Amino acid sequence: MVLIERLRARQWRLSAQRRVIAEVLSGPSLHLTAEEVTQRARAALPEISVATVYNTLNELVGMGELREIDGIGRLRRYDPNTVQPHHHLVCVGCDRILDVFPEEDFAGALEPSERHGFEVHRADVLFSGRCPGCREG
Amino acid sequence: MVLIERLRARQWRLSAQRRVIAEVLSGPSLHLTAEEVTQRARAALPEISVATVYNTLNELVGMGELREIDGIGRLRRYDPNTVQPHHHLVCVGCDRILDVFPEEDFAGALEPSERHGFEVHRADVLFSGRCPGCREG
DNA sequence: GTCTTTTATTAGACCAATTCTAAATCTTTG
DNA sequence: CAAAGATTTAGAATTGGTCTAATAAAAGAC
Repeated sequence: MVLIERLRARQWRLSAQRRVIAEVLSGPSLHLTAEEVTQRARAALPEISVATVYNTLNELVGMGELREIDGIGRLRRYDPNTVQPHHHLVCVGCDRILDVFPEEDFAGALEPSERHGFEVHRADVLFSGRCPGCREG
Repeated sequence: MVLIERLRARQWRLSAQRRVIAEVLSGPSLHLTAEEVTQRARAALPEISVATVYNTLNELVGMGELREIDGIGRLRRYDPNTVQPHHHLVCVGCDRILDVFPEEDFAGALEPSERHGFEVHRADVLFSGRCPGCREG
């Protein structure tokens, strides 16, 4: 289920602004910045303000319907795939971002001796390398 | 070898300011923000300016003597352990950050079918959970 | 040593991303 | 419809970080 469907299922109040933002973020593999969300939302609703975009993004994050991704470039990105656990693979050449769905549970892969008594909940992995296109040049 | 020793070994020009910053960052497991580096540096050299701190941090990063860590909280952190590859384990309760040195090479652990033709160079892993202290409360 | 050149430091202006504020506008409910 | 509540808004404010242009310090040449 894609973001906008999940929001409808939850019966979240969908104003025109929220709907447009949710539609922009409805897709299987998106990693947009707030700026990019604003631009795309404005294509459908030119009057929408950045404050609304930030308000909405933060609400969705709080609801668990959007995941904040830091550490890819310097801008925060928003990932609407909160359904399937996954990591990210970034090309150092062109900054393309792909989702990866590893078999292995990396959180569990941390040896007990390295856990320092923590109860380890999750592991977020950022893979980086060169994509096929950037390997040639 | 700790940061300041490596800089001496490289014969990097050590002004009073650079020395103080390098000393602040000399330790086995540090993950300071620019702000924290400035505060600690000012304990030894109160006149030091934030511009110098940022200049120096960026130079050290460029030299490969300091690693930028994004994605832990919202502030960039600087990690002087560029010698041993490692990942980070963060407590969601108290934000404590620990280094972990896993046996496994996570970059290699990404299945070929999930590589999308990339040449995968590295994997940065951020483990999160609750530390022994925060598990009780 | 002094002159010259290079390098480092600085205050403060600047910038970009994000949050805050307080007013205005919708929605819902009685 | 009126009142209460939620949402949106422009623009101000804040924050983390960079840039600029001037000053200071160090290194090299003689």
